[in-house]
Amino acid sequence: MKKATMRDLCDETGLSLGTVSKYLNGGQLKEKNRKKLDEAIERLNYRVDEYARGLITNRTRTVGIITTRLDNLFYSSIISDVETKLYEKGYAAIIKESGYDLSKEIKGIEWFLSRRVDALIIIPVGRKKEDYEILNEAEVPVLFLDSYIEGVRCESIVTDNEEISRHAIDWLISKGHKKISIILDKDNPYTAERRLEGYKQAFKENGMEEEDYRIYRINESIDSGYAVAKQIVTETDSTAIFASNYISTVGVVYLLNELDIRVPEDISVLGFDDILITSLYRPKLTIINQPIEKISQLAVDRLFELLSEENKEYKTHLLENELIIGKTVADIN
Amino acid sequence: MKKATMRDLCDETGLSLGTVSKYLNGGQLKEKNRKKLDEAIERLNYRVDEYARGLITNRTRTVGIITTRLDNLFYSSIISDVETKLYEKGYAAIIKESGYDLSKEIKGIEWFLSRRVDALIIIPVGRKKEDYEILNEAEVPVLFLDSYIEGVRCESIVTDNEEISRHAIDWLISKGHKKISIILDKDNPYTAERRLEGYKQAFKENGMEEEDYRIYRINESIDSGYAVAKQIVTETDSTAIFASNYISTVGVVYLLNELDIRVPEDISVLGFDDILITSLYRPKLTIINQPIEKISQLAVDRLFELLSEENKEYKTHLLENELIIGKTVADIN
DNA sequence: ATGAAAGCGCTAACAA
DNA sequence: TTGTTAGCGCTTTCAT
Repeated sequence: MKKATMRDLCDETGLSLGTVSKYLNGGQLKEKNRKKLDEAIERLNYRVDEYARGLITNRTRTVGIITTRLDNLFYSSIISDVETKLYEKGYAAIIKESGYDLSKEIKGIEWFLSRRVDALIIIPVGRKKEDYEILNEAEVPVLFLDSYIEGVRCESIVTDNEEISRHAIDWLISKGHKKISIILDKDNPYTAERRLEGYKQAFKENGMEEEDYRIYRINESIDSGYAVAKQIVTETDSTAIFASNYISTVGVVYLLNELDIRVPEDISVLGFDDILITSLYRPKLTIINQPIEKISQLAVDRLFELLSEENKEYKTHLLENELIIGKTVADIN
Repeated sequence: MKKATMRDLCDETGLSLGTVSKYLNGGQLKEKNRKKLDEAIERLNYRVDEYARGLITNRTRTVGIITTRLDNLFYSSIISDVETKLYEKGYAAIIKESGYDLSKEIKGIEWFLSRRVDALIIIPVGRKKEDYEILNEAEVPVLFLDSYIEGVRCESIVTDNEEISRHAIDWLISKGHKKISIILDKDNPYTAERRLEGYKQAFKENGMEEEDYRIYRINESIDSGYAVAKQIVTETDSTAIFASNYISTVGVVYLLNELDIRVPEDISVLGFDDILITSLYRPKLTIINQPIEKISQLAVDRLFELLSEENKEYKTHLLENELIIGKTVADIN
């Protein structure tokens, strides 16, 4: 059976389009007509066509979200939070994946813009402002999470990656570590570079040299983190590994288990973004945590502010991170 | 600046609506006009309004997906797979969460149906056919993953939960275990009951009684799994725990770590759905795995078949699971 | 409280 | 190749 339209309702009830429309949008009807209409709606299984409605009203109460991959639990936790909060405010979230692929991400943005979302939340994989020229044409507010790119027309919420990284490495050094390998994620250029910057700064502050840097880069896959960790453990004399994001932390832990490496006796380990990891792995990992709840709350709050402002003024927010001391770093002084 | 429409393009170029539309949909133009049009599109930042287009074409090349929560890695892995496969075929996936809340799930279905998705993939949380009466009105193909509900008008892809559960418990019993606690998830009624059925059957086949059942039910949260596991470990003399889904498995492992319980010396453990768990936890968990890749491939294949069939005939598919023997079950014979 | 008519931005005949 | 026209299903004046 074909989908029923408002016109079918009119035919059934003898009412006019205008009347039916008004009722559907909360208007009043004479009791008799109301009953007839309700009945017709029920019988014909009528459902408003949001495409037709959206064409006129121009508001969809919908926000588009682009994440990297659903199985990145760090991002999924944030998105899930954001989705719940939006839902409570009567907004529908639509989630799409980029798969760490910039062109797919851009297509996703276009897809959303063609479909009149009211706002856009993106966990971007691009690295320069040219990647996001499309956003200059967007009439809706755009929010970047976990990345800031100079010159892109959008709000950004990031954490102080550089400072926490500097702090953590400084602390590692104070425990006697000088041979510290850092694993960076190529697919997250912004955070990776900030974290590397902190690493370098801690080295500098402690009188260490550039020759002391031990920098490894992976792409966003657990296997890739695993492989690099293996290389570090088996082929170098590093006393500590700093896995500087969620995926690489999982990869490193995976390797530690596989090779039965004693932590922190054989090597010290510092991770990033504890989603489930310290619940599942022993000894308890020393790890840096980003404030997921704060990020998602701020994202939603700012989104609604931007939605209501006439001339939007985009800001960048910097949230603080936390170093959680576990049992995976040895004092080798 | 207001969004440009096709009419604006006409004004700019002197061409007519029909011509512009045809070009936008792959038609040919005289070189001169093509250039003018391309230029106008660029200058005005024109983008097709899919709402207006969809109103006419009635096809959106979009499939709506409703999962439970993004942070359920088992489901997220499947969805992520499905999304990638759909994307490769030129279809856009829209993902929404139910949060294990039936009414939110139904609202999600309505949302999708009002927006003309071409098909629907759902990981349902309902338990009876009355919950899904709305699907009787759906003109688009619907696919349930990980759940089968008698009488609901949809395709279903499930795995043989009962058989693998029976097999695993039978194996546990053969290792000398008689005091086996099973943790079931209330929020996943279908799989929980099938798995419980397998548990009971194994008991029966081994001459054990109903009094021997040790059944615990949780809701879909890691904390809930943790709490029940604690109860089993500290208040009962169970020799084995069967965590019968992903979330409860994580909860159990979490507890084992927290209380420093030796596995399998203190208690034997059997889990379900290994996503990351055996990578992060030691000793290697004995665990039942469902064929994620096969599920997502079958889902996409059937979806396109249903999309092309005139009179859809819904089927139910039963895939096989696998028991992966790790080191968390002791032989106590 | 209800109806008539215009039009949102686009596609799809059909004509030229 | 290009233009004209009707209409997708709805909302929104403006009348009645």
